Amino acid sequence: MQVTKTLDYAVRSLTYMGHQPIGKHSMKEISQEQHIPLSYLAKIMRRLVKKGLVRSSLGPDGGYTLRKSPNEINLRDIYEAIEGEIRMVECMDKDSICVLYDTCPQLPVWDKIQLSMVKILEDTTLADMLKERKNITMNQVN
Amino acid sequence: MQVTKTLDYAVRSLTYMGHQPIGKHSMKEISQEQHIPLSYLAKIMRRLVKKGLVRSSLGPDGGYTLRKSPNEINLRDIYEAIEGEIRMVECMDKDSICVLYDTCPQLPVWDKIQLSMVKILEDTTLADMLKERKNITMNQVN
DNA sequence: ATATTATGGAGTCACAAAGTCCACAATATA
DNA sequence: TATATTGTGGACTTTGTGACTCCATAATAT
Repeated sequence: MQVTKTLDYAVRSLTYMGHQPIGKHSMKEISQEQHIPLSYLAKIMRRLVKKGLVRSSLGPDGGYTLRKSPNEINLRDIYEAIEGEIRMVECMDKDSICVLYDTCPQLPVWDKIQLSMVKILEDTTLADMLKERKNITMNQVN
Repeated sequence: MQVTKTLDYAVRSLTYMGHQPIGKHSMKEISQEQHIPLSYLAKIMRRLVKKGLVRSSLGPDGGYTLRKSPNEINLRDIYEAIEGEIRMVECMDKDSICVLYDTCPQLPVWDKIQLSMVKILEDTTLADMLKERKNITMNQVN
């Protein structure tokens, strides 16, 4: 029931890129700025490319660019790109079989929690998170 | 971000006991009825005893009894007895240190999700879950 | 006295998260 | 066109922990 480091890395990378949504950002740059192991970051970025969240280009001056603007990328997209489909319990999987499924008293609870979680993730965009950061910075200044 | 089998076992055991809240239930009985490995259940019950959710008695005709009535035991109690304090991300731990903490843009999101999760867990009691089951059973009868 | 129950702790196993490494492909530019 | 720079793809290692077992011990009902 915890956010994995991998997801954290992905969110941090994308948030970082969100500061210059048009610009291109190399793995090296992201790795250094966000303190993420380069070779591990490589793996994560591949998923983000494959899922269509970022575009990549090779060669010198290559790197990554956001495919959509920060207010069009929500946390659910990122979550699912990294972790796959969201589900609180195994038995919510389509392929799973549980004899107790039909009368399971806990299922409604986990389902409720999952729904509220998905909603919050969906309602939160990269832009929101960038705003969040600015607010805090402003508070510090004042 | 998933419910562990251990937590599932704990909830199932307690729900089972909730059917006869006054009665005594041996590990063997619970294990057989709920299809939980006996030796593993032993470990789980120890935590529930230690955290004060159930009372245990030794010897023949020994077993476990709920310490409170089903409507006084909520899922948060059970969750925390098994998994410890609820926290979505490592850095929410008191002892953790993260340089980014003060300006971290994702923290508010995870915090929000965690709060809504805790609320739902707190609002859901064993009694609620027992009711849930009855409803479904009634639906099946009709 | 004996059988039955829970307790406490040590130990095993499997799997997945986290991270590394390397050979390869694309491409800008000198 | 040679070279340096960048991402790609896959294999591999490490580490931690969830899930589970086993056993010796303590309490207690009959």
